[in-house]
Amino acid sequence: MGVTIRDVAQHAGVSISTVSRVLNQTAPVNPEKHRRVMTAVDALGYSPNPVAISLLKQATGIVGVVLPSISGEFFAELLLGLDDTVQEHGYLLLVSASHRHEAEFKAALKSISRRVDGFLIMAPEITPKIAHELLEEDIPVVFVNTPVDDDMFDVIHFDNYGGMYALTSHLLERGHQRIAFIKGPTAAYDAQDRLRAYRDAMRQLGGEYVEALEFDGDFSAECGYRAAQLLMQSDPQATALIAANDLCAQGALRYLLLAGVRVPEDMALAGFDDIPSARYSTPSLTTVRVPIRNIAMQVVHHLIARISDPGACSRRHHCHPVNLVIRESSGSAH
Amino acid sequence: MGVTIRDVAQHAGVSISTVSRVLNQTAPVNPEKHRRVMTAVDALGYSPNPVAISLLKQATGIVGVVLPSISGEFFAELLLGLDDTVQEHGYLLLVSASHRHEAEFKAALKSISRRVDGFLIMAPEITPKIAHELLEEDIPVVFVNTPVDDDMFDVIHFDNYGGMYALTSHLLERGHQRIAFIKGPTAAYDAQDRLRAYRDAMRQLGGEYVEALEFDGDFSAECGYRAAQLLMQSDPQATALIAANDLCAQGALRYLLLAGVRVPEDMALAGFDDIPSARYSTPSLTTVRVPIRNIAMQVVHHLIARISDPGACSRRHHCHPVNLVIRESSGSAH
DNA sequence: TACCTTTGCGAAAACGTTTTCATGATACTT
DNA sequence: AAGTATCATGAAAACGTTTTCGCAAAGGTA
Repeated sequence: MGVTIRDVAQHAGVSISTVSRVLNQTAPVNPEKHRRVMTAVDALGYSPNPVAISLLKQATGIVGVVLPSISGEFFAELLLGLDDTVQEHGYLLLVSASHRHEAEFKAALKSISRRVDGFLIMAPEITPKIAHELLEEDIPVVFVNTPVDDDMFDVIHFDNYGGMYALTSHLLERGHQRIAFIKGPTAAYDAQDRLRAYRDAMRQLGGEYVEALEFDGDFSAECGYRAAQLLMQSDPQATALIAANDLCAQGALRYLLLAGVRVPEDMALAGFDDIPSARYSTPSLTTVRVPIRNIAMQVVHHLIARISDPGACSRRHHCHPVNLVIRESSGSAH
Repeated sequence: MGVTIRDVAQHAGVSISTVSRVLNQTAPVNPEKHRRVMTAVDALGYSPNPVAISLLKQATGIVGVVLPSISGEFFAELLLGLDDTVQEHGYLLLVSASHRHEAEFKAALKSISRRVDGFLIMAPEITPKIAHELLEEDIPVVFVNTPVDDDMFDVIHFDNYGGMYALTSHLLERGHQRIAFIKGPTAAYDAQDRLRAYRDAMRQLGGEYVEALEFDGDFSAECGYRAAQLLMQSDPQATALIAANDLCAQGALRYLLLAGVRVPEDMALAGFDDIPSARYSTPSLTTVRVPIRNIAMQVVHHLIARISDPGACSRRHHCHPVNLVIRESSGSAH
C-alpha cells in the first residue's frame, strides 16, 4: 500500500514526468527508460491514485444517483440497469436511496455533490420550484420521472398518463363499468398522473365514475391488501380494480383470493409497472409495462453526453412510451 | 462553481489557514475575523471540495459494495439496508453489481479500489483461494455470504445449512416422504450448503431420498417454473417441493397452479429467504427468514469498526441465525 | 558553419485542502 | 523589568497526480 509514482520514478531512475508519460502514453519516451519504468511498475505493484487524478482533472468518473424510497423489484431493476450502463462508459455509481422529503433530497445532494461528475435524480414528489433550487450549481443533471417542466433541465419520464388511460380503457372495453382504483402517494407526480388518467378515461369513455371507488394508497403491498378489504366491505358493485402499481395490485390480489373472490371472474384486477413477478402471480397480472432497463440506459446515455460536452445539445424532455400487457387478471385470457 | 478556500480568504482579508480554522473549529480565532470569514463563506457560497480532503486525509468517506447478480427483492432489501446504515455513519455507498465470474469481481475491485475506505464483498461463487488473491492490499474488507474459511478476514454469513435443515425437517414431520428439491447455482456456496442440508435431513430423518428428486436451478423464477414442470412430468409421487430460494419457489408455484396441482393439498411447497412478497402469494409461502436488514446493518458496523481502527478486533466470522416461517404453502395452516 | 526545428526529459506548477511550523505580539511569573 | 509561556496567525509543506515550461542535445537545411 502507498506506493506512489515517485517510488516508481526512483526505482527506475527517471523523473516522475517520464513515468506518467509511459503510463499514459502521452508522449514518446526512450525505449530503454520505457522498459525500466515498466519493470519498476510491476516490481512495486504500482497503480495510480484515482483521487489524486480526480483532484487534478476536476472529474471523478463517478455518477451520483439519488432515489426516493421505491419498492423492491422496481428499485433493483432500475439500479441494475443504471449500473450496467454506467460501467459500459467507464463510470461508477454512487447511490443514495430512500429519500422522501425535500430536506432529505437536499441533504443527499449536498453530501454527494462535489464527488460526482453528474447526477441522476428521481424525485416524483418534488416540486418544480425545488428542482431549481437544488440545481444552483451547474453540474450535469438528468431528472427521471420528476415533475420538472421548464427547459432548463433534462428530464426523462415515461407515459404514466397514457399507460393508465390505456389500461382503464381496456377494462372498460371488456364491459366493466364500475372500476375501483387504489391511488399512489398523494404527493407523487407519477401517482397523480395515473389517477388523472383513470378519472379522465372513466369520464370520457362511459365508465360509472364515483368518488367512492377511489381508495388511498402508497404503492405498497400492504395498502393494496387493505384497500381491497375496504372495497369488498363498502362497495361490492365494483367488478374491476386497478392498483396504481403492481406491488399494490399483488397486495390486493392476496386479499381477494383470501376472501374467496375469484379473479378475474368476480373481480378483474390490474396493476402498473410490469415488475418481473407480475407474470408469476396467479392469475398473472394485467399491467402496463414500463421499460425500466431501457429507461435506465437512456438516462445514463443522456447524462454521459452532457458530462462530456456540457453545452452541446439543448435541454430536452423525453417521454418513454409504455405498453399495455394483458394477462389473466383482467379476464382477457378467458 | 469553483469557489475555493483561497477566494474566501481573499474576500475576508485573512489567510486560508484562518478560514480552515474557522470552518473546522480546529483552533480559536479572533471574533472579528471569524465574523468576516463567515460572511465571506455565505456571500460566495463556499463549500469545501471533498476530493481535495480525501487526497489529503487519505480517506474518502465512501464504502464500496461489490455484489453478484442476485434477484430483485433480495438485492433491493440488501442495498437499502446497507445504504441506510452507511449513511448513519456519514459514509456513502459506491456500488458495483451483477458480477458472476472471478474476472468480473477482480475488475470491479480494481476499478473501485483506491476510491473507497473499505469493501463489502458478497461473492458466494468465489473460492477461498481467490479471496486471498483479491485482498493483497490491506484495505478493510468484510465478506458477506462468501466461502472464506480462514481467520484472515471478517466474514458474515447466515445459516444456510441450518435453515434448510429445519425446513426439510418441518416437511418431513408433516408426513412428507418424497420431497423434491430445486437446486441453486452449482458454483454458489450458499446453494451448496442448502442442498447439503436438504440431503442430510432427508437421509438422517427418514425421508425417501432419491437423486431423481433433485432438479437443477439458478435461483430464478424461470428455473422454478421449468423444474416444477419437469417434476410433474417425471415423478408424480413427490408430495412436497423445496426450492433453494423464494423466487424459484414462486416460479414453481406458478406452474403448479397453472397445471391444476393444488398447493399445499397435492403438493406442499417451500422456499428460502422470506423476501417481502413471500407472504403475499397465494398460498403464502412457507420459507426460511433471512434477516437481510439486520445482516446489512451488522456488516456495515463491522466494516466501519475496522475502518476506524484497523488493528482492533481480531478477524471474526459471524453466522446469523435464520428462522423457519411456516405459512400456507406447506399445508400447516390447515 | 550558422541557424532553426525537432526530440526527450526533468523541474515545477497546478488541483484544493489540512496541518505543521515559525513568528511576532501579548500576558504571566518571579 | 526581564524572561517565559501563551496565543493568534500567516507561510509553507503535504497528499499524488498530470501537464506546461524550459533546456539541452540532436538533426536538418541553407
